[in-house]
Amino acid sequence: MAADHTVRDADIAPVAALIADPTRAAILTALLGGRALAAGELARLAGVSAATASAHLARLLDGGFVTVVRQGRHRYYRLSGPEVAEVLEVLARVSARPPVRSLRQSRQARLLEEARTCYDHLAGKAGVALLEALRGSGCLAGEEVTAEGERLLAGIGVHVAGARATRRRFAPECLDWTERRPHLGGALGAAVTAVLLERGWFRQGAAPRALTLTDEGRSELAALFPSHVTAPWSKELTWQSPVT
Amino acid sequence: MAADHTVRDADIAPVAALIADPTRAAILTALLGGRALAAGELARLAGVSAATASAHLARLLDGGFVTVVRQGRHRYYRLSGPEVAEVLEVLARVSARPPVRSLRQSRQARLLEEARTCYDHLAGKAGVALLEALRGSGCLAGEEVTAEGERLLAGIGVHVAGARATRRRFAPECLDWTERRPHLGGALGAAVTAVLLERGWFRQGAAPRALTLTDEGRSELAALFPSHVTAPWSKELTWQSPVT
DNA sequence: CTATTGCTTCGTCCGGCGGCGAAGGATGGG
DNA sequence: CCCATCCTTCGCCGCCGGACGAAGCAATAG
Repeated sequence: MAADHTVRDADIAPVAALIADPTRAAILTALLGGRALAAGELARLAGVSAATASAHLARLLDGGFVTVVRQGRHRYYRLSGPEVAEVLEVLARVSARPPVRSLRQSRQARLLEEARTCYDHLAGKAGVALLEALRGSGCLAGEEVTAEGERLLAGIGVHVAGARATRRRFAPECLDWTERRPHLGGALGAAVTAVLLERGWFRQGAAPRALTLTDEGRSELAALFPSHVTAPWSKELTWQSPVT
Repeated sequence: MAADHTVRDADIAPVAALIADPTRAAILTALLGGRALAAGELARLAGVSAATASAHLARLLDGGFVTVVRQGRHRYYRLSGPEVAEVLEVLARVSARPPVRSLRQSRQARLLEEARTCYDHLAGKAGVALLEALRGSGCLAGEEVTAEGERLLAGIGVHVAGARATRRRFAPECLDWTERRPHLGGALGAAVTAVLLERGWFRQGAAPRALTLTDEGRSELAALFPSHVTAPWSKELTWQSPVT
């Protein structure tokens, strides 16, 4: 998930290396159930000697992937936190990637490409188009809202000052997964998106996180950004959702 | 994010191994910008010879991490899709894990532990408690809603038949990140959560995805599940959000 | 105290992976 | 047609890291 911040140049290689070993991967997936397991049990599950398992557990411990609790002669290991579980789950999802997607899956994927939420702000083609429209119409310069933009956003009910007052970063660009181009994130992105949903310009779609542009939203947005002809709401393209 | 399905026993090790090499990691992060880059450029960026880079790119290609486009003498590589970018971003996030969290971060983390959305259904302590309450009061048996449950859910406005009619899995358990115990996912989980929000029993919280239990929600839920004393809405505990 | 069990540490072996230079296609310019 | 450029394939070397058995600690049982 592309968060508001750009991806830091963290060394992902050593972290990935912790998971890259089949034995450690087996240990980690065994722990993914959430329960704490004894070292011996993990050795058995992974199919290695106690010595080998111990070495692996030491590395996982050092890497912060697991924590250990001593209880009598036993040492119970468990995943150190939900972030670790998340990494494993995301990894498992791409590992299990089916060679060819089912019709339904590709349909949902296309739905998500059109418009979806990224945490709490608009993403997908629509999200990217929105940011471009805001920039193109002079509403947004850098990370700041212009006087022009202040007027336009107030007109549809966005409380810009309120968004600026939060501690959250105001209007960062957020790299879009599917478009690989930025959309509007941060406090402003969330505020704008909230308005888009309140006014019924977008509706919750069929798939989780999917949004669909309503007819009303299409015409209102087209009126709001008349010069932005490449957006999903443009009339020039007699745009139709490509999802059939 | 823990999705509706349980994590398949996919071989995550070989996938992780693709990222585990520093040179490949450098190549991948360079491609994370979304642009397609030529093999030579990637070699330069990663600081290795063309031969070495070529070998790595071949492996990434074989693993489905990147795709290649030939254009004249050049071969442009790019990430094969958003899933790959997601893996890298999640990995980067745990790699950059600060040893000690800032006050604000830990506060937000605790907020998220209480109640949050997982895609479109309730998660966190509240989500786990909800599932336990449903099971404990005989509303849910296995993956099916009992007659009892049908009555209770209809009473608060959940359209159970509607949820059952979708193609989405009906009422799967979804392993909770923070609690490491299941909460209610699937179509039913989404339907119930929608009602909880509509009725104002939960409100959108400060952090993205965070939810807070309202006073009204607390009393209504306590009335709905009188026997479930360990839940966040239980009066017996004079429960207060531990977030100060 | 001694025996047993559970886990870690130590010493050692070996396979595999990453690195490079040189040679071998492929493409485009002149 | 020849050369320059870009990339891949080949062959070789060095070394890291994962495997095990044996020995060393810790803790409980009797």
